[in-house]
Amino acid sequence: MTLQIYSTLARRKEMFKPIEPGKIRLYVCGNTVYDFAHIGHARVMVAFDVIVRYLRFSGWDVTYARNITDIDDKIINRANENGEPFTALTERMIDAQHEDERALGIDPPDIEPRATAHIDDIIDMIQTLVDNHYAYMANNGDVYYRVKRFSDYGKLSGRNPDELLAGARVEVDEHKEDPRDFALWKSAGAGEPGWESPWGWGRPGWHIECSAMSTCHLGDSFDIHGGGPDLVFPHHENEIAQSEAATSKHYVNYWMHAGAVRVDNEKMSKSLGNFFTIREVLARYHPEVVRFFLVSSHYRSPINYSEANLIEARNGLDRFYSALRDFASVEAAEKSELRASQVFEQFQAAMDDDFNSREALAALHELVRLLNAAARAGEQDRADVLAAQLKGFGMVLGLFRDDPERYLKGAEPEGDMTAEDIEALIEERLQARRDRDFGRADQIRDELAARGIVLEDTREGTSWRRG
RNA sequence: GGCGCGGUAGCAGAGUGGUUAUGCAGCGGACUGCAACUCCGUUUACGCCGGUUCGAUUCCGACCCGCGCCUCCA
Repeated sequence: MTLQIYSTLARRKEMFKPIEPGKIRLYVCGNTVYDFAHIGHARVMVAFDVIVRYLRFSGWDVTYARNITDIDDKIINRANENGEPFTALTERMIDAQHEDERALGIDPPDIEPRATAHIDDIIDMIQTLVDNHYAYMANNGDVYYRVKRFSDYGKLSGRNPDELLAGARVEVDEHKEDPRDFALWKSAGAGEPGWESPWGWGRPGWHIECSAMSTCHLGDSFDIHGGGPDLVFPHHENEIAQSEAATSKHYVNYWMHAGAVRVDNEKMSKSLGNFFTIREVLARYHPEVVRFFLVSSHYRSPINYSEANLIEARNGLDRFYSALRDFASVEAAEKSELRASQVFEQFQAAMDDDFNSREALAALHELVRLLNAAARAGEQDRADVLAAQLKGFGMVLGLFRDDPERYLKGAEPEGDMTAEDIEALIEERLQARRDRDFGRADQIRDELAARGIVLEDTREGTSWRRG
């Protein structure tokens, strides 16, 4: 087994070596819950869902932690705008996120720590940093990290600390010793959300919570840390600085970052306002189409969210479900059976190569071809085996979980027609064909086609799906 | 200005120092009452210029173009 992982820190693929044999401890930066999760969040969550599924499939004992940031300035501002306690907002958004995850077939992480449940751990870590002179309290009551003191600062994002100032984009703050310093603890007014600390009433900065929660749950050193592409700097750079200064240990061995999601070839961002929430997308496309769209690219490649690309993803997924249509009752194959599959090695090699799901999908297309050929040739036993394999591999990617018939027929009703209407027309067409009245038969087929219903004639009869 | 990523056939998107990616679309054939589905076959590539090499899309260098981060953002 030669798992290769691209690490942002090394800037190349590396052979994966666990800290503890057979075990992988993974931490992924989750969402700040002040709004509904968007398609960029979906990408990160799906990417790591696939990664964790595959690692477990490969026999690793994985501990997967993904945090929830449930206290920060954006949350407080939004809650104030809404005129509600911030906890009401976060609880609602956390529920919504979980709902989105379930729809997309994302398994929950093993641990889902919340910042507000770890305030003591955060304070402890800040105190350690203060004691070590890696942090200081400014006269405005905030506690800042002393970037200058951490000589490795910049190693993840490839930045020279001295040059960070050159861009003049760093927020200048008279309270900081150095403009590069960042907040570990923010003082708060009496009426604001906060906690008691050695530095007074306040709340944690953004970066420190991940250092505290990851080391608290996974240890001072762990194997993999992941997140979205825009977290490399400053968030993850700061996490390294905080964690390694606090523990004096090497923090993380492999840093994994997903690629960006673009919308119609423009960067999707909060500031541009061109982002789509997961629930907006799910209102238009079957959840698994969205998942298939994401899995169809390598997790590190930039992807472009567009109508055309989603339709293409749907067509691609349709092919799989069409092939599985007559095998709804076949159980997914276990790993031991999958080893016998003629595409096993291609699938495994693809996924071992930095989780190349697109290449893995090519292997599954080959399986579909074999399955269709076997079904066509009437080789029922062989077809059953191939269908079971297809479902088994699909489970590793989190695909093909829906009932094929339900997937292909889509949500009812199709336009103003119910399934019964459609089936009545199909029956009428069959009778017309038996009567050799092909004019009437074709007329019915055209009528249904105009409503997006595609008919497929087989020896056993006629089935339909939305086109 | 600093750091980094990428340019593959009509589209999407993998990969490789010499041998078919894959899917969709196109074309030809089988199947069909005709189609659809499916199967078989098949046409379109590797930004530009040099270099290394027996041979480069694949390695090296320059160039052009696009993109990202450097600021809250997954």
